[in-house]
Amino acid sequence: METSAKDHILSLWQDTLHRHGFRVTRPRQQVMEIIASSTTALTPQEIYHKSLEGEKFPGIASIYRTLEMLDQLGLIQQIHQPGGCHGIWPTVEGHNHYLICRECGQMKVIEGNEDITGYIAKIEDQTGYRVDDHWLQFFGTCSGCLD
Amino acid sequence: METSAKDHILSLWQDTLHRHGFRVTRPRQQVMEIIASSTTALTPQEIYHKSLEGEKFPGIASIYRTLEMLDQLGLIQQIHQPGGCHGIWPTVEGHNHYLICRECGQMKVIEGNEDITGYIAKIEDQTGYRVDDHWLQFFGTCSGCLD
DNA sequence: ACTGATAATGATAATTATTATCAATAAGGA
DNA sequence: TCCTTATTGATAATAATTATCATTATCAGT
Repeated sequence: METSAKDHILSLWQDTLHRHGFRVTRPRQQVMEIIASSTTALTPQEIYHKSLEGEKFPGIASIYRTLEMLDQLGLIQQIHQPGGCHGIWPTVEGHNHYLICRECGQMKVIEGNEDITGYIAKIEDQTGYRVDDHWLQFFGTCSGCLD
Repeated sequence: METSAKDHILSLWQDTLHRHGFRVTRPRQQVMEIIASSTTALTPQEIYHKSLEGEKFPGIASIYRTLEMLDQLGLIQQIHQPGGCHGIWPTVEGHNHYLICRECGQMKVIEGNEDITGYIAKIEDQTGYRVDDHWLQFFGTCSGCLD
């Protein structure tokens, strides 16, 4: 019996909720299921519309409340793209870079182990800033959309 | 008589408007002046509130209309930050990276001449994507806010 | 400089997205 | 199973953005 990456995230999230005294309710489970299943970063509205496909679905307010909770727990983060700003994506361990297909929105997480510390040191030197974080995102076309 | 960087941008923008058959009106001039003068990326609302400081100011609708026009002409772009998504910033020639102070929002444009083509090639290899653009932003504290 | 065609504006209504309110419901420990 | 209360759904309120339309002002052509 294999456990998928999605199931792993969901049980991890469920544990985190319990551990922090949050109840695991159906609306919350539905929202988490949609986020964990998606290959693209979804907006709150997109999550809401996807939830309508089920027979029983959360109210729009519960969507926002769940997202706020997940965000406070650090389980999700926002992804910014040229076309829109509120894409929700699960937080992944460590520092990561993102690769996004312009056609279909499919996202890939790249372990951000590439060394740009030299670049950062140069920037700090030139500007007097102290740099403590960075975002690196790549945009292009995924193999599926290339055909 | 020295011409500042701001004046240079403004006259360039004005020329571009005329060249495309757009009229250079007072509301548009006011919006462009505010954007070109700012050291931080401003939201439409922030631009509107700054404009209220003058004695004669544009309606909120003209703010949005002007921003849409400037965007279509490629003269401005949106800057994304953890705290907010609709910061407006003048487009600068070439590919650039951005450095943003978390404290005061002050932005610096860094000429994006750093070589990450090797990284991109590796990503294309690993994922099958074709990468055609990237965003690289740094966050930290500027020298003024470090004190 | 004056005039006329019309692009652009201001005021505001309409739309959309997000947040707040509160009585009813359901999660989960005892 | 019961009880406490966190959470929900329905909806009102707020905020941000876009659309509408009569009036105004830009600027090309005299």
